[in-house]
Amino acid sequence: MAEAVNIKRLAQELNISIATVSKALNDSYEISLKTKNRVWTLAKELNYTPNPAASNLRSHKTKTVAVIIPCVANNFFSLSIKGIEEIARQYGYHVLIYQTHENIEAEVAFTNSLLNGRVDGILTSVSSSEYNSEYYTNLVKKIPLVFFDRVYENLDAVKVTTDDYEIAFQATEHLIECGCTKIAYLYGLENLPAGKARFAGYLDALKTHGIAADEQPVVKYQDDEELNLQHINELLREYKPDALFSSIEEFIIPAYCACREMGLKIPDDVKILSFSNLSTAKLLNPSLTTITQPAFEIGREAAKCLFKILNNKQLDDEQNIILKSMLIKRESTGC
Amino acid sequence: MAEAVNIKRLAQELNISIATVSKALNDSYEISLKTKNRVWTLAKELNYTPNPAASNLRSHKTKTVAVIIPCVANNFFSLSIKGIEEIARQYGYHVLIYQTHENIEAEVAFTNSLLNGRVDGILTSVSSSEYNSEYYTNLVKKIPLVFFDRVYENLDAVKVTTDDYEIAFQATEHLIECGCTKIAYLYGLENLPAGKARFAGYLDALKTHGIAADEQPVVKYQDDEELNLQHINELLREYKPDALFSSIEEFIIPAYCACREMGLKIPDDVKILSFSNLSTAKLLNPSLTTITQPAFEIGREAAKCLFKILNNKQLDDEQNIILKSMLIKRESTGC
DNA sequence: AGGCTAGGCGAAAACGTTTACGTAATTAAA
DNA sequence: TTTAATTACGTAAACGTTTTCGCCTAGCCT
Repeated sequence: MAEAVNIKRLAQELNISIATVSKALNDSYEISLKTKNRVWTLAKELNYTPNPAASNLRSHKTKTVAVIIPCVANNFFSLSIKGIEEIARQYGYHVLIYQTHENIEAEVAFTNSLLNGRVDGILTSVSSSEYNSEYYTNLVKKIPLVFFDRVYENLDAVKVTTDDYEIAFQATEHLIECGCTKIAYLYGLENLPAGKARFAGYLDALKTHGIAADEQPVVKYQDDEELNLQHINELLREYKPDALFSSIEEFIIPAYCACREMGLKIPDDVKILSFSNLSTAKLLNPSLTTITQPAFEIGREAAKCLFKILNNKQLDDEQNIILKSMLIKRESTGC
Repeated sequence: MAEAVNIKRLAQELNISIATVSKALNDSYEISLKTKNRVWTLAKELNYTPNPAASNLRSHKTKTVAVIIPCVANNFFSLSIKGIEEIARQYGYHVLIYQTHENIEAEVAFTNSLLNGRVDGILTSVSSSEYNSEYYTNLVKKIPLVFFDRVYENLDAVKVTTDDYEIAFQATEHLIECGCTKIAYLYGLENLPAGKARFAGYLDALKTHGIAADEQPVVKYQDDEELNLQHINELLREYKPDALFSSIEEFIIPAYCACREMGLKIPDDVKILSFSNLSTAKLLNPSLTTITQPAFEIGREAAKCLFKILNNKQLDDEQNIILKSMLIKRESTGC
């Protein structure tokens, strides 16, 4: 605060021009090693760091990326961020976080606020409330963008996702093998490819095993804890399913609570299986069979892609990176 | 990207000077309402947003704050961030996130990288690995800083914390009332005021109830899952405590697992109580008695304080804001 | 008429970098 | 020896704002 240490100051003290200082700091080939060393040592001595605003204004590089997600207080996303941050640190980038809370207007507002050069690129996992691909069709032309997990399809952008269809298929088969025939589906992300793929995997598994898919009850996720609990209660009462397949983590608590309220034993009366990154899944009562996405890896991969793009490196052939989820069998499906 | 829309462009189209445009955009009293309206409508029409780098460079305001925390993949911190972000949005600020992973060097490196005008202020919850107050003593003179939860004391900075001592005291009393006399302590954050306060509350509660405090076993947290599990196993085997008081969430899984491995029934053989923001605490097997900090509120309060400082508003008398935690009794302490 | 005030606006400097271009000295090529 | 190329550095413009200062006009008061 007291003594502003900038490039000019360095130049004066070393009796060279500010251009030389700038080039030396950026390790330009134009500058001799001798001069570079003088600059570097003085810079270190004076604790100089370049002013990011000035540098950004001139060079149009911010060394900053934005992460736009529904909510950070969610195991999947907080793990993703952890992965993103790890890579960002390696590349020397800064990370801005924006939470949309599944609100598409907030999502658009945030994104638009980034188009004036505030960031070099964006990592996003889109809101589930709507599927408005027009906006993103235009957006991807304006700024480097990588989607992760919750993506828009058919766009000229990199996407990092998981094998939602396959793992949902596999998980449904697991329930069927455990003897379930009335498998209710707790439906989340229904507007998004991920949600649809999970549901499709579930349906196809049922069909493959000769179970009438269209007769299975479905509860759609609402942004209201009470409502979800109520719907699951009704589901259990009216359809008496022998299994609940939950496509998102948010259904776990209401599902367990509903079973408890109705006096249903898990897994004897009803089996439960859910997509989830809960670290305490194995401690639940009973422990929960989960489909666990590699959230941390997804974040890492997405970030790596973005930084490759920002550094003009060629992306290896494919624009779609698909990682594998894990089906972890525990007591709640008990078999 | 194609047509750069900046203040100059607006000025040209309206046939006024760029100074007038800038002042109009900032709603300066110097400009007539008529001109302001012309500027505002054109700005909206052309989708103009000011270049943050230029604006920052000139005005020394970034409309950005940094949050420095150990790890985002932690229920307490992710909830805090949610709170911070909510307030930041209200004030129109952007939020940078940095994860230290309890590494004091990373913490210092990140913080230093923010002192060149990248952010207007910092919200931090410090690493537990060390207590190096010299650094922060200097830091608070250089940039507006608010500590939350994990703080440095005796500094000229705002701190948002919780009633760690009182709630730990109260929780320990709860265990004693349940008949426990051999209460082992799982010690986390031992270098920080929060960790010390929790331990002190525990010790004082023991003393108050005539239990020899210095005979109670203590397991200190290690950054290694296996090691913690092993230590708790040893603890259970050698000291046969009738209760575990965990001062941090990270002990929950190893504690439950250790009990399971040793064939100990919770709460019959050993009761468990932990500081935690786990949303699934009530679903654990058995459900877990927790001390739950108001993480979301802490984030909100800390952010509010910082923005008040940044806007030169007077902080209400006190530099220390202390929020109340909740003791939520469940089956794991069964009484 | 002359002087004053205030309102509304513009000119230009400044913020701290990066970079295109110029130049002098040295070295290599012819 | 002359010419071309290379090395090492400097000059100055530019990035897009904000802000100080000054100017002009209109209206008001003596």
